[in-house]
Amino acid sequence: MKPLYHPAVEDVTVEGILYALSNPVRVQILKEIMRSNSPKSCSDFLSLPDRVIPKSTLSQHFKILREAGLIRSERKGVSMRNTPRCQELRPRFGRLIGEILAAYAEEYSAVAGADSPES
Amino acid sequence: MKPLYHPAVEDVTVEGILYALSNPVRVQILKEIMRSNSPKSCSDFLSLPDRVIPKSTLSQHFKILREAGLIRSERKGVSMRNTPRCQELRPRFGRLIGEILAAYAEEYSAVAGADSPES
DNA sequence: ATCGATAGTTCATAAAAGCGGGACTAGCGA
DNA sequence: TCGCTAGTCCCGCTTTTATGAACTATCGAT
Repeated sequence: MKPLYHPAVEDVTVEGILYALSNPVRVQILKEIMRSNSPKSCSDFLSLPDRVIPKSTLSQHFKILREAGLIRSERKGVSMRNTPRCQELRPRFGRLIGEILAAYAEEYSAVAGADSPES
Repeated sequence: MKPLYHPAVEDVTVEGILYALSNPVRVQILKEIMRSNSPKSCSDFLSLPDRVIPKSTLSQHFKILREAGLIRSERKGVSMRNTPRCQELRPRFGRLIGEILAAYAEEYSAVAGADSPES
């Protein structure tokens, strides 16, 4: 089976990160993967708080996050284990990713419980 | 003549900013506009350090930066005066924009004098 | 005023990217 | 082996992007 491509940290680009995170669905996915203590599978996101996403579209979103260097995906049995790579990227990009996610959190806070049910 | 659209600060979105800055040409434009003490016209960028950009393409890039809220464009006689809006955005987005530009600066530093003829 | 030059926008078209349904592949458990 | 589940791939459709060409607006000179 075709191996999944993961760029080396030094091949990750700012451009790629910004592009990947310029889509709110991908941001929700990344945030959830980061928040969760255990790896998330793709199908955990078939329905987000606000919408349903077709499998093929979701697969594409994961590919973009993966190839931007933001997540690592490992096949595990029938499904996939997705984990964040933010830790790895920090030495190279510093606060960049954190600032982006924080900015989204701000923006969404008044809109919907997009990802903070905080109940 | 059609007036130029500039979003109010509260209508600026993280998504729009990230998207606008996920293109290296637009990043170079913004950085130069920020560095310069006087407003820059669009045609100042017809040829960047590394490539030549058609007028129509450039016009589109400016529109995207403008509508993302990153720059302000005022018609001044025959040309345009473009100035950054980062100052205005800081209360809302904090370090976001600065971090993005800093990350690009890092990345480019080994590649080319992308935008620092600083002569 | 009119002409000509310059700065940008708009239009048309072709290339590329995105979305999503459906078929396909891989691993797991009867 | 069959059936189920998780993802990927392929294809058609729509949207976006890039760019040359035509158009609009303003300035300066005559």
